[in-house]
Amino acid sequence: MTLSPIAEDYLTAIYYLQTEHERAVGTAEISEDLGVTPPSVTSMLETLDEQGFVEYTPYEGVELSAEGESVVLRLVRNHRLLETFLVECLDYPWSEVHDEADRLEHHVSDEFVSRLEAFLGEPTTDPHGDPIPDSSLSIPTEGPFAPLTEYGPGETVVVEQVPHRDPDVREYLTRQGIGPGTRLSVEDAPPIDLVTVFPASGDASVPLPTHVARRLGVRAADGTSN
Amino acid sequence: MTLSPIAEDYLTAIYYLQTEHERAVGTAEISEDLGVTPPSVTSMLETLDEQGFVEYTPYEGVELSAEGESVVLRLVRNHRLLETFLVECLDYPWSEVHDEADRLEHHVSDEFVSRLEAFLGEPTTDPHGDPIPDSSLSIPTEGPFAPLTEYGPGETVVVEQVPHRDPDVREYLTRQGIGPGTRLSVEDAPPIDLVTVFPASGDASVPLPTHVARRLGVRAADGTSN
DNA sequence: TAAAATAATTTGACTAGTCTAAAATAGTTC
DNA sequence: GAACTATTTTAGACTAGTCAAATTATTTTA
Repeated sequence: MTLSPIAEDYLTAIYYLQTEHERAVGTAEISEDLGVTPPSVTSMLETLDEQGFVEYTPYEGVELSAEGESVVLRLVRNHRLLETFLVECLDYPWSEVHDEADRLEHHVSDEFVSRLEAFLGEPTTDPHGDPIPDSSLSIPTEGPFAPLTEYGPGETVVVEQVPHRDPDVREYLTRQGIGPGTRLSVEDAPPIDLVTVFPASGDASVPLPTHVARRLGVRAADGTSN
Repeated sequence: MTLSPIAEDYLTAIYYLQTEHERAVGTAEISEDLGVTPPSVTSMLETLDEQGFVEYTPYEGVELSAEGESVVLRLVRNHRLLETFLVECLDYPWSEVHDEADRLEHHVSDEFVSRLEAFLGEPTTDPHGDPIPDSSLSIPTEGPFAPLTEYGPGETVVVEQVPHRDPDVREYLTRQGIGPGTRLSVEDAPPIDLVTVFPASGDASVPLPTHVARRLGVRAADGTSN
């Protein structure tokens, strides 16, 4: 069963929505995420269910099957290796990396990706700090880092992983100079879904809503400068 | 006007068929080349004509317009730079290079290709010896080489350019050890559409029909070994 | 518990690209 | 110039993916 890039995009959307909350994924969410109308989603979910990539129950929602998950993990692998190549070899600007990789991930063969992996020196994380699944699609166990929300005022941390699903979030963080390797002091964490941090290399504090801070993977700074 | 990969394949086929002979290209040729039925070709030619990429006259044939040619030259550029990358960086086997590049050429952005070109060091020919169009789509003037058919028995030449449209031809030449850089002595050229050559690195002479020899770009060997 | 609001699905239609089968045209032969 | 053949086009149908409009479930609210 060979899937179109469009079907692959549906599966990827389901994968990420499913990991964001733990519920089954609803039609409207997918519709929103992919910019198509709800009827289109319903109809695609039906065919994807017939083909065995998802389990879809009308009015209930949809979940990935094991096969569906393999498809997505392969795409995630392709995507992250491509991003690594774009940034490290082609010196791509951050803002354009994601779009290019999003297109290409559907069209590269396993052969291509394996060879690219070797060419890049078998990296285990992409430039966002996200882990790259290996050729058997298992994700390397992540390093010892936790969400920024685990830390309180006065603590200093180093960013390891940056969320990259939402283009607006990506752009905001980039503009504030926050990326993998950035040293951050937590300034304040008022109980209003907000955290403010001070980047070591910056000159002003940066406010972050907790839904962003929660996905920023950081480790405690070891005192020495980065 | 944004073209689908499929429409792009039609344009590419027309381009190559048009340069093989000088006539307008017929429906059946395209049908054969692309592995689709003649009615499919007719219908695609109609839409391509409406969009201004070709000039199509029913029952007569089709020719590329200036726009059509730009589209193809862009694809040729993409293809040849991708092939160079696959061979030089990813160490791809010859047999697989063409297919991968054929797929990817439709999906890489101009940005990607320009950066790849810089990364590869602005090459002017691909691994087959074919010239790579620059970013304004002009093809660099080819080096001082001529078809193998210009040479006669006893002469020694070095291969500069190898035809690559027909996979069977490609495979035959590769198996006989003939590629860019190969040193060849012309053994015989009987007037029966045949040339036999002896590769310097090989141990048996190789027969070539003239339709292949004609597209093998070679220059006279300068006496020193290659 | 019934009415209102929200969310999801069905229906029918449209586009791109493909096919088979049938009709039309062009070219060739006698 | 009529007949035959080869090629090409037309006609009609199918699939994938999309949409707008209408309908049906589900959940919330009163």
